[in-house]
Amino acid sequence: MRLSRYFLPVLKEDPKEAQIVSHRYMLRAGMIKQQAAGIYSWLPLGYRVLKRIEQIVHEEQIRAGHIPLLMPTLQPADLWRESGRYDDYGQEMLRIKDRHERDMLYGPTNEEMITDIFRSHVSSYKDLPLTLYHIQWKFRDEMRPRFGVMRGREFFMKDGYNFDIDRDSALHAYNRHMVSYLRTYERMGLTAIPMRAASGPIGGDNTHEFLVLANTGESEVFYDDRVTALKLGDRAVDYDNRAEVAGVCDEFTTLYARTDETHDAALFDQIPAEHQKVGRGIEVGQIFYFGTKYSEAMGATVVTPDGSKVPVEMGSHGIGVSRLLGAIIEASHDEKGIIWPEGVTPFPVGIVNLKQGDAAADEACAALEKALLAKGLEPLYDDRDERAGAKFATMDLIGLPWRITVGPRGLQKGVVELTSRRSGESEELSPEAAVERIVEIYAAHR
RNA sequence: CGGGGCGUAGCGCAGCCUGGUAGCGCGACGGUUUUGGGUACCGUAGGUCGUAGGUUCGAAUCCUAUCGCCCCGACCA
Repeated sequence: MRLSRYFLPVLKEDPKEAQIVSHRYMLRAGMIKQQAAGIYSWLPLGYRVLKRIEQIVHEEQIRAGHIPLLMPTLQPADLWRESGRYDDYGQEMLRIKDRHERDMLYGPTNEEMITDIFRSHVSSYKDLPLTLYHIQWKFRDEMRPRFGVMRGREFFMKDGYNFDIDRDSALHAYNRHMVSYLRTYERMGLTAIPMRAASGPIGGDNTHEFLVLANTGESEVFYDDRVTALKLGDRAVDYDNRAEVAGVCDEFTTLYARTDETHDAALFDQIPAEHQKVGRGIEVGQIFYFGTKYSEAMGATVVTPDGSKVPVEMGSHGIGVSRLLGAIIEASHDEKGIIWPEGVTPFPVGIVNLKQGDAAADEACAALEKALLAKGLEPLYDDRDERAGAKFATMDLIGLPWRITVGPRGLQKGVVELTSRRSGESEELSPEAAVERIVEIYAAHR
């Protein structure tokens, strides 16, 4: 992509309404535009990152054996009357009447609808286990939206629902989700710690939240700091192997880690003092096992091998996709701007032409662009007629993890400069070698 | 929803107290200049002062209402 033809409305000054760093940088980098309190347009750069994150979530869900579908944003109220939540949900639910005065709502979540789909088509244990999920816009009419996309009213969320024949099988689904979520966050360059949580309006007693440590987080967290060193890495987990999956969950949930909602001071004090940590965290996901709460209320039953009919065992699991952009920026930035992890960056690399109009520089940049595209890596080429400083400042702000700097001076020596946004370190190498390095770097993030 | 604050040019702000018909910086646009970290200079365009009503000869400024946004709190992916 040529920057001169792209739509990247960067701001030099901080918009006053943005109080936290992720919100400021998303506005300054031209990623989002607020349309109303807690409602945003996603401008091209922000949209690219959103789609990238969505893609990673999809890949990890599918890897775990979960099946994507898509449910609508608007739902009929009747489904929610069946579960009893139409009255329970309160003002947070946006209620709408259509032209025939039918009660509708903009979905804040989809337990009712997925249960309806399930009961319409599944009636036998032979169809289980089954996990369906979708990634769709949600609306919760928060009293006080804030912090940009971290706490919007409209937000993009992955929500999944498992259906199982018995409790053991449902708990395996719970564990499977935990492992798939750990892998999802790691691919985004995040350390998200599973913490025992309170269940809230969804119900159920088995639930964990995933928290990204950041001092701007909304939750106070208490943890043994050794949990932050745990990594799933690239180990191959067999998602069908109950013992193996449960083992990974044990590994990640044995050390103390809780939010203020479930904090137990007596247990916390048993941690060696040097490992006791109190901090703040951003909630980026939550998993629930709630058994038959919805299946009983809505008549979602299956026939067992012995011919009896039982309500299906369920759980639900969510990842805040749009919120993750904010969380990643909170966890990865400096005073100049965003620093995207390779896994989610909107463009893998930026090309800065230091002297636009110089024949050798223009030609070298075009060749680099072409070579990278041929490798399936689309660079953002800053071909504007701007000074070097302005181009560098823009690249630093939008946070591409790698930058290739091309100028007449270097080209005379046959080299370009490859710079890491994170470390700031540069190395001079031939254009061909620079392309190879970028290819190698991203091979690890595919 | 309780408490606090703010709406003046695309963005950041001044002007309001003490009414007299709107200004600064950045940005945009046109030049000249410069060219390895937001260069400098000249010029141009751009505003029903959130909206409605009131007071007044006259309202960005005073009064009333209303809408919107932000921050703190209680609630949430």
